[in-house]
Amino acid sequence: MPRSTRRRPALAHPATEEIDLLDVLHALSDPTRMTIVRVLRAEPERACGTFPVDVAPSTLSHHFKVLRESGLITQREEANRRFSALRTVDLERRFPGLLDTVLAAYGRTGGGAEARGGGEACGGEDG
Amino acid sequence: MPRSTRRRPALAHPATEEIDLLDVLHALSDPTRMTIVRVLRAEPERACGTFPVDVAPSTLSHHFKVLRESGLITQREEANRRFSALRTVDLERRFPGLLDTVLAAYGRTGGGAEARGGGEACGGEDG
DNA sequence: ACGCCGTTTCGATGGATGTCGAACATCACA
DNA sequence: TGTGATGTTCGACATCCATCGAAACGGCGT
Repeated sequence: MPRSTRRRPALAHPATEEIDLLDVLHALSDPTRMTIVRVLRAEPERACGTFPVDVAPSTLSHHFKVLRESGLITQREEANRRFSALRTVDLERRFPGLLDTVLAAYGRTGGGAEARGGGEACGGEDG
Repeated sequence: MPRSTRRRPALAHPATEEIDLLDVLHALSDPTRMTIVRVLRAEPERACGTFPVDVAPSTLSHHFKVLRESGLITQREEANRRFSALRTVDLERRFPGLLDTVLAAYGRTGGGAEARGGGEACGGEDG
């Protein structure tokens, strides 16, 4: 156990082999969550409150919980901030090519030539 | 009134360019619908009532409607039967590789049972 | 120590969704 | 024309879900 005496239940994430495809698909079928995943794909990690989404903090927290429990993201605590990161390696091992294909597909739907090819330009309005 | 013409409103399907990724993902996130899609992938087309799912006819009809309106399948009327088929070409053009990747991923999730035409192992996983 | 800030949890709420049974429509067939 | 098979529509219902506001929690800065 780590030295930090956190009261929080240590943010349960599903194991790689327990990630359910239908849960992942469901998590991805929401616009807010899809935006989060897309942003996260272009950055190693990011604090919860800095995403370019337009919902209340409590709603955002709910979405992060759904994403985390579906196995799409991990969340790490640092001070009073919580950083989220895509579980790209786990996802790739569990469902090879899935994340890539879905995100590329959304790139076509959402506007076309953005958030692809390992570039950046994901933040939008973040400072 | 004319009887040779069909009273049915000709089953509206979305155009290829109008297929929404989030709708597709949502449609795919249901076990029953995933089963339907998986079966359909191994056959050119199939009558509605012949799918290895364990739900009431009205429920099945609802799922077909969701699949059709999301752009995943087409439905063709022949006599009093309705045949469904995957829109593989349209899907491939709209979201290259998506269907393939998702279905392959579900093959892993299902516990090793691949989607075949037989459909004996398909039932029982719906809600 | 106190208060601020980021985040989560709780409770509530309106809307979407999966499910069913019953009734209806259409076609094939005798 | 009547019956059976196939599938849809409707109404109802329980559940899930996205959303919000208010309150609580925890660490950091002043």
